Amino acid sequence: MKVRTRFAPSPTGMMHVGNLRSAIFEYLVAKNNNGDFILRIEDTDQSRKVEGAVEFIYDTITKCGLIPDEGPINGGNYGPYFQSERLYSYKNYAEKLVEMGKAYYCFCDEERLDKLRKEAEDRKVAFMYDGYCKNLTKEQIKEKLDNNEPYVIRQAMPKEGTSSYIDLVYGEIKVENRYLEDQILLKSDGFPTYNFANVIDDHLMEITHVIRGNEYLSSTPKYNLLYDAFGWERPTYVHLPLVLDFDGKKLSKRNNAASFMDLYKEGYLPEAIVNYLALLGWSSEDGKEIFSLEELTKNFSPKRINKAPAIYDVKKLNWVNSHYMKKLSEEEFCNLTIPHVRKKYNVEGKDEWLRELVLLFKNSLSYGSDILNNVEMFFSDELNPSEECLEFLKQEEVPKIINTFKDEINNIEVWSVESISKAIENTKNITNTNGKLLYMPLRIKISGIMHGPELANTIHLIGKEETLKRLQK
RNA sequence: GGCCUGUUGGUGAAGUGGUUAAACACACCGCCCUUUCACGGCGGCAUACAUGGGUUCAAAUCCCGUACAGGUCACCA
Repeated sequence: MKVRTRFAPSPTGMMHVGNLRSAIFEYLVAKNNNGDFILRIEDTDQSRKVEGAVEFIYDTITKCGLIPDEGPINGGNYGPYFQSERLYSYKNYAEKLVEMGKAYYCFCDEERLDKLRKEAEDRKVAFMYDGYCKNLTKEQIKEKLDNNEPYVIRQAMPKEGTSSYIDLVYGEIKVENRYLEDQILLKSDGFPTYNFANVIDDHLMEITHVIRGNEYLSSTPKYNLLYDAFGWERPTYVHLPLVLDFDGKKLSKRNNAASFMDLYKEGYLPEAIVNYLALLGWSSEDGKEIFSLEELTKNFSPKRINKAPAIYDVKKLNWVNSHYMKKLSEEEFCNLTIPHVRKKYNVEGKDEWLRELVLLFKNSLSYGSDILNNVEMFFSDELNPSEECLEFLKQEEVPKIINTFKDEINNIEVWSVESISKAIENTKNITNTNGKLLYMPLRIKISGIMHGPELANTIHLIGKEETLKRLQK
């Protein structure tokens, strides 16, 4: 049987890295087995629907290389891929379940349920529907139905025994049936609940591996009971450990730093994000950490997924991303960084200069907008040298070095990196200094920092006039 | 609160009863390279197997308890 996995987000807007990671693992399991990766939109809650969210989701996973074999945008043989367009089938299946005695009509209204909930709260126990309507007679049901009384359909859970299943990551999970609630399958508006639609769709779409966050670990037996009732084969389950933020809290959509699009806009590379995310909860056998999507596909195995939750650490992301940044062509690098500079500074008509500027940092940036953390000295002469810098300038040779260099700069006729290098060389010979003692004072006076880009290039970009001005100060 | 799951250094992790008196990577620090800086190379750091009991000749690895953390208990998905 062909392996098929699906990414089934609800169209509510943002997509944080936790969602993305699920999609990555789903994609990897499918492709590792030469299978298909499907995108399905879970939009049964019409009130939460967000305009444009589907395009947004598609755009995100596509940027990451997770091209769905089937989905709402590109179609497929198992459509429609919007749950809201599959309504006809859910109701039929729910009614079939009622006929089989595995589900029942429930007419309880909000008032009664609230009362039960309150009682449960007072007794400090978990609220569970009491199965009141399960005992309705056929006549009572017919009468209520004929009266058009609103109803839901609930799953009839067994009250005794234990349900268990094998999860590829967590092993055997056992839950006693008495803890399973008679959950609602079909809502009174005729829409299915997520839990129900999920099972029906996964079956109809012939999904073989259900890969999702481990928040479903304990409710999976309910899903299995549904598969069993219909006589369908259960899928293989792969529950993923959660991704937490640095405080150990669950990633939320509020956490902007953890949103894929925000990272993308900051100039992180999709392939680097994918690479990093794959490493969150999974490791390769040989300890390798840099993987293209193809290599990941080849090496991936759900058996090597970790059980413990992983913390999303932007520092490691930065490292992975910088790795990919170094492999960029000059053209790509410029495209990634220059827009950030343009956005912050007025650099109208200085295209060549800009190019030279950003390329100075070709091998030292973590992400695109990281360029802004490095170029301030080229736009402002308000340098704030650190204590360490000022200390360095106190050495007795410093005034002479600076004055000599100032003269050398003054004498330059053709302003180029070469002529500036020559000026440094001359200063070295005249003052009889070299190394740090020669470079640092110049660097500090001109850029205000001790760790920066190549000095001659820096001076070239800053310009003769400005350089002299800074040396004067 | 019930149920489910987890707990190896700051972070990601290797490890599934015995050359692991615990790899590797990020971060951090130092050295080398670079006449400077960065890149790169090398090295170091780190009270790391939550805790208490067992089982065993032998436990991070198996079992039980405890603690802590997360998840879940909707006509949300």
